[in-house]
Amino acid sequence: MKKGEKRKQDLLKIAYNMFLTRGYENTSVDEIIAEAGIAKGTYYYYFKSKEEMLEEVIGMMLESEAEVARQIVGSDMSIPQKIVGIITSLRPAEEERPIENALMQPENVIMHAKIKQKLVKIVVPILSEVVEEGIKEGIFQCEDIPERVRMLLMMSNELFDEADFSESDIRVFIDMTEKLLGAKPGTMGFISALISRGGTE
Amino acid sequence: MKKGEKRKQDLLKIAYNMFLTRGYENTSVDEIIAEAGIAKGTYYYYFKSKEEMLEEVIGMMLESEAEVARQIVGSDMSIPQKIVGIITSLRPAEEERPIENALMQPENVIMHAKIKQKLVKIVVPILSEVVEEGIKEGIFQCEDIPERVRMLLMMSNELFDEADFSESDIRVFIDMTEKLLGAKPGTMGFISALISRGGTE
DNA sequence: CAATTTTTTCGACTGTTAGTCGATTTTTTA
DNA sequence: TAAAAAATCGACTAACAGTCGAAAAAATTG
Repeated sequence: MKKGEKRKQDLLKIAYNMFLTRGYENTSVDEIIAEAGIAKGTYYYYFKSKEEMLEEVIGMMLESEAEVARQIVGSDMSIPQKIVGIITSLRPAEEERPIENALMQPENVIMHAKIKQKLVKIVVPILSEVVEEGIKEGIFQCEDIPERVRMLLMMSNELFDEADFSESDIRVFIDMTEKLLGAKPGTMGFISALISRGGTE
Repeated sequence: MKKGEKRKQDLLKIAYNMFLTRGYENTSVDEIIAEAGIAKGTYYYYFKSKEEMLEEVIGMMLESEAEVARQIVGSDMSIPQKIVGIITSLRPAEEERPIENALMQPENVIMHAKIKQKLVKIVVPILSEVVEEGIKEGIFQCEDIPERVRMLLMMSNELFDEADFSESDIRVFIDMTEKLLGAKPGTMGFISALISRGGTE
């Protein structure tokens, strides 16, 4: 019981690294078990297919991201800061930059699409809560909150997906965020300083 | 010269249908050549890989969509109508509904992602042209046009990807389109009647 | 027309892959 | 200590994308 769970976690970690560095499609089960030093049968004792393993790897990744988002919600930041914080937390941090690069490579379309899909599902409710809070405080003014939050996430995804987003991309994003949520112009202006690292340099 | 091109087109059509009905991943080269009644070698005489074939299939699909978009630009519609026309033309028509359904199935993530990517690249310049026109006419007022158009496309993609988009989705989309382009409220309101077919019923 | 060159077609073959399965070992439970 | 359950093993299968040299068909040329 204990030992089994440990093994599974080890396998997930190994797969996580290999999927990112070489792509899901380009990583074979044989390579994973070679790296782990186990037999084929053992692998399939823990995962019913390679694709199921991918789902679990992604689940593992998103769990930690959701955790960060929830911490931000519970913090004492201002509402706009919370929103920006959550959105930027979805972007891999400095030390995880290889992950970001890996996900943008064409051999990772599948992972990329799956992550995006699940991420939106997880983050929309959390972010909606914050927007709700902002409406109560009078900072925002809008209806159809979840729909708007989803659009917001779509835009930020699109922004971050581009390896080289420009000043004007950020400008448009800030503008749209304010208008999307019905905030006063300038409310979100402070974003630009935070995000620009990593864009076109 | 002639015969070869014909064969290639036939193969592309066969693949197009099979990719859509069964998914790219679930369609084997063996099945394609069986359907076409040719040998392996012949297939690889025309396509250097299965993936290259996918690219060509997608190219074929998008060519016709781009053609429609350009026709709309050259028509005598009003600017807002042109924009709506182009965006809705990206959505498969009634008789092509199977295509849309096929693309939404999980076994088609790769195709879906690739189509989206290329579609945006093709449509952004066309749509930007129309927006530019609208600015000259005083209907819109904004800068960073290509960036805004890209965001607009991201949103409409997201809208149409959902099998069951709701009234509120459309409401938000219209609102955002107007604000994105700096149009007067109501300018795009007429969209809702056009799009709602196919949404939640 | 006949010779030759180019284009097109063929299908057996290879190497890699995900996944299966019954046997065997290790661990837990009673 | 014996029986049951959990974990491991690796040889095997079936499906797959892609290769290759040879042969047929079509086009070119003298």
